[in-house]
Amino acid sequence: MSDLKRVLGEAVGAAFAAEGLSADHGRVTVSDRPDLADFQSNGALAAAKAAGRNPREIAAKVVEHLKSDPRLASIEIAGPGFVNMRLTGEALTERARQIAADPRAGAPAVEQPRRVLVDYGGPNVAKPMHVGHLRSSIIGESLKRLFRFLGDEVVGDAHFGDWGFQMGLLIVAASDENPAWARVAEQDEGEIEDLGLDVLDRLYPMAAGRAKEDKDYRDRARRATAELQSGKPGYLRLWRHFVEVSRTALKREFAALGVEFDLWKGESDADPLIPQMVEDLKAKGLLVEDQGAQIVRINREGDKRELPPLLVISSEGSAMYGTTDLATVLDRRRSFDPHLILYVVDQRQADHFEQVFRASYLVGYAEEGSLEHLGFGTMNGPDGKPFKTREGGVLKLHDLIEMAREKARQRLHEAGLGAELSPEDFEGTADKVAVAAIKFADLQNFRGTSYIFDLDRFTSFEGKTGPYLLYQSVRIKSLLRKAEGEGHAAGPIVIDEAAERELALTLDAIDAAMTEAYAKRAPNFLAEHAYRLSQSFSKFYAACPVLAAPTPQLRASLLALAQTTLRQMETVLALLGIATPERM
RNA sequence: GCGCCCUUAGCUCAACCGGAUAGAGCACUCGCCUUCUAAGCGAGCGGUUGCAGGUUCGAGUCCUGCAGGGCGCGCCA
Repeated sequence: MSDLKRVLGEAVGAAFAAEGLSADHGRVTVSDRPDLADFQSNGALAAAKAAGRNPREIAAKVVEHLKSDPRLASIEIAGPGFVNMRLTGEALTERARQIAADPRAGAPAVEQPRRVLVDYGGPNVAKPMHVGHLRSSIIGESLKRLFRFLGDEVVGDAHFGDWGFQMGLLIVAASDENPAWARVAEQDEGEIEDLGLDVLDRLYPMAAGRAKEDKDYRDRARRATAELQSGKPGYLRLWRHFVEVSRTALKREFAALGVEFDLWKGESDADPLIPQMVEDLKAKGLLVEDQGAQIVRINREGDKRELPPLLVISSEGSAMYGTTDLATVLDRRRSFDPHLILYVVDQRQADHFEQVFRASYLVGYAEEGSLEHLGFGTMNGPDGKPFKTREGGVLKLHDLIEMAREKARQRLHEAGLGAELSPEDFEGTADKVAVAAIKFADLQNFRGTSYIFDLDRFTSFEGKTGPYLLYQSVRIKSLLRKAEGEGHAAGPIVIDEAAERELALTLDAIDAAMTEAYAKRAPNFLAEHAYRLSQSFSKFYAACPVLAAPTPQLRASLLALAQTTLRQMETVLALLGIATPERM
């Protein structure tokens, strides 16, 4: 099943071909001028340029071929050679019925399903989730759901940051903090008690700060890192403890956001593969020694600048950021053999991924082009720098969600819905509203650009917001409940009124929205579609009273349209990671 | 210093291979609840797309230069 844009594109393409021109010129887009047309084709302009002919003349020939197309109510030439098309009510009716009958609500599917791995770019052990982690989680989650929905086999991996220098830092800091913990570390004796998240939370920033100033401290941590990685038993025990404590807390945080990983792998899981990887690099003559470290040079002909090499083994003998990432590519090739790996990580790490990708291609762990870094911008404060609270600290994700929840509770109370709902439903609704607000505020932006973190915006429930989308869905649910209570059922759709036409055209546009979101790996196109669908429905809702429809046939049609809208809306919202409540 | 990204309405952001009159939300002004949820709908206001050139029938989009901002650049991740 195809959307109207594609179907019309084929017809227009055939008309071009009949004139001896490339059918590629037949591309049809939604009209920029809804006052003039539903769809347009600009192909005559490009074709004229290529053939050295007059665009209006070509457009006229094309129109001649399409004039008798029964789907078109009108087709005419405008401006320098635009072809404007308006559809008949019958054509829209047919398309709307197709969507209504489609279990996928009009969504497309990929032709060649691939195995895709989504790497969420890892939250780190010992670092509590703050607003900076928001983007990778919700963008990654949305892409995972989108790819899966369109037919790819997708695995999401948290890629936990549980290896490397930060672990050495924590071991040193914990040893200094408490003699009992030091005993575990050095002698592998005794128990680890009272070492919870709060302690890690405090120790890590302290140790990281000190390592920057204090060279001896830094060297101790680097040695500890190397010893951990070479398997010192006490260090391993402490490390497992850190990981367990952090993972439990992170799972809770992610669950609150509706983010689920298929794999909770960490950087440490790639560690056993490092010897093999080093062998592979050596066998290909890629590994060279430089300044005491083992590196891979990854520069290419035509580079505009010299990229630093990938550091494989530090001069201390320990694995680095790039080491585990490269070994992880090998791990994934062996376990899942993905056609595509998407790294949803901060844009600032673009160079790092370029290094890892090039090294992966060189050593043969991945097919050229099969690794993609989907960088996203940072969330900045009003000063344009990464967001900090007024106290200068980071805002914890948990606190952000709670703030939004509190706002949602207030609004529910104001609307007098508190009494009607059970306490559980009330909290459930407040939670869904809060999560929708936060996710939509982020996902409506193109992922690549940085944006200003604005608490008011994140908790605003009016206008182009998540709660607006939920509100429209809930209105439909309420309408459908009422209709059912009165014994009215949905029936065949007939598109007639302007508001119905617009809604049908918007429903049809889901195909293009998903195709584009998929191609660009950019959920904002889904967010945009969800918003347009809400708007179209809201107009329809105001213009076409459903229950008070003059005839049973019309009421059945309107009900079917409402039902279909709800189904498509929930489909798209689900891909954004947003769930709809029954009432609000 | 080298490289990458960004600059669009007062604010926050869109804009489908280069196409018609650059779109939304917020804010502001006005109108609409005895009929399906007003977290809504309608109308208005708001633009030299940072600046200067170039390519093109046509540029927010492509090219060059400049200004301003962000980020990255070997043993952190």
